[in-house]
Amino acid sequence: MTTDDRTTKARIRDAAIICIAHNSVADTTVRKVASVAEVSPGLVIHHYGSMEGLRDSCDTYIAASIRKQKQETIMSGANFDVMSVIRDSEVGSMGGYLASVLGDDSPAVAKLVDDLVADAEDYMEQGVESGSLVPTDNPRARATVISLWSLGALAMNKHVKRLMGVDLTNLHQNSDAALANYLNSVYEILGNGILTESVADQLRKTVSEAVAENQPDSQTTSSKQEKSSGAGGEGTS
Amino acid sequence: MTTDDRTTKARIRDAAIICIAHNSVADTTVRKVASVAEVSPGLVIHHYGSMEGLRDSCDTYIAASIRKQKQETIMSGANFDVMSVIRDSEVGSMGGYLASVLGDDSPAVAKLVDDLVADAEDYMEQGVESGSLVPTDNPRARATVISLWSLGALAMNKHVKRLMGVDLTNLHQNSDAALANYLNSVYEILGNGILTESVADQLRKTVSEAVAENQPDSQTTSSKQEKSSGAGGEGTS
DNA sequence: TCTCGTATTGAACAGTTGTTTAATAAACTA
DNA sequence: TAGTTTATTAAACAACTGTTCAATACGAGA
Repeated sequence: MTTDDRTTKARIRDAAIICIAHNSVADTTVRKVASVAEVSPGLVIHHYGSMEGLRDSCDTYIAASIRKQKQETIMSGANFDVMSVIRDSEVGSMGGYLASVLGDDSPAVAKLVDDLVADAEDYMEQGVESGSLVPTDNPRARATVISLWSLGALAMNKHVKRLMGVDLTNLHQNSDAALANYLNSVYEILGNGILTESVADQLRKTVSEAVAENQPDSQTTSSKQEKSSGAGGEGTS
Repeated sequence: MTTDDRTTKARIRDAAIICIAHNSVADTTVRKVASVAEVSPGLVIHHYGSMEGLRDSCDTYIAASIRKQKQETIMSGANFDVMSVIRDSEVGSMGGYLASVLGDDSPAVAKLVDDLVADAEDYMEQGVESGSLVPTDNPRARATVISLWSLGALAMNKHVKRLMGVDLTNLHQNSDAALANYLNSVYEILGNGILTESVADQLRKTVSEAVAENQPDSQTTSSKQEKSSGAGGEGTS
């Protein structure tokens, strides 16, 4: 057993990250963290002031770890995906932590997600330039949707695991067959889409018309509380 | 105000659903539910046995409500999406409830998700037959991935709202501009994909090779490799 | 060596959790 | 009508929560 050169304070934070990753934020208590870190509950508070302080430190540490990793690694245009961050992270429970934490809206997590999306937009722009990705009229919106789907799948990891046999928080130790099954579908969708051309055109036309209908003059952008006429209209009946 | 003809027991369940949808599972306590339902904490337990029993009843009720809605509504092939269920639900906080609950893995929620995915596969098959969707070698996997992305976005609703100004739990009350911005990207991705053809082919080839590489001499398992020709592929497993 | 600040602990505290109990009110049953 | 469930409440309960406190051990600097 190698000597643990981490400070006690760092060990407590790591214990908290493991607790949150393996269980959930809700039942990560002072005493459980203390037990994993093999210290007394009081010491946890002594070092981090409060449970909220500990949680903040975890978020900050995870965000810093991702930032550091992105700086050290050369990210190609094909690695626009959040999963590449998780796969190569030196923090073992990075994926599980993110999965547990994406549900609630702590400011630190919000900023982390914002940064990931912003980075994805950059990477995807590189991808367009290098010919990996097709161009788009709205790069930001596309990068945001793709990132949200990616992170959303991570937040749904329990269901992904049950339905497809793939553990997104631990990409290394999946069965090859299951992972191939999953990735093939992802690449198929991201490669060709799923809608036929005519239907896709029609859907987008419907959206544009709904906007033009409810906003005949170009005034303010926030016109809430309108009766939804064609909102969300995927229906072709 | 119309007289409330619901039974007290039903009112308590609805109060719990509202609590979970507006806050979270973790801080939906007996006393908060009792307060919303305007009853005493003890009565909540009297009717549902325990907090877990109440939660089970909520899950069951939501699942039944979705099932009922699907039976009553004619679902077209284009409505493979989960969002159509939420948009038209008579349970107001359906979307918020699902968003709050998708993170943890209660058996009832797992079954609900499984059902939604299975239905999506059916609807998408109809979509292929009607010419709305392009065919696929692996309908089950494609339906699963699409459904998980859809539900995942719902689970990420706080981030969706912050980043794109769209509230997926309340599709009716979004600004038209924001919703159009969101839907246009979704339809663009689902219509054309984002990867160029060469890259998509290469990625899928990489996946196939990785499978073949790690399982070179296993005759029995290598038969699970994806093959575009065979009928149905592994969709029946 | 003594001192002083930090690290660490175990016990205690106040607050909240889900649940139980005894009592009362209401509603059905005969 | 009387009797027996059921509905409902207020209060109490034990188990847990985060946090505080006093006491002790420890390590660096004089």
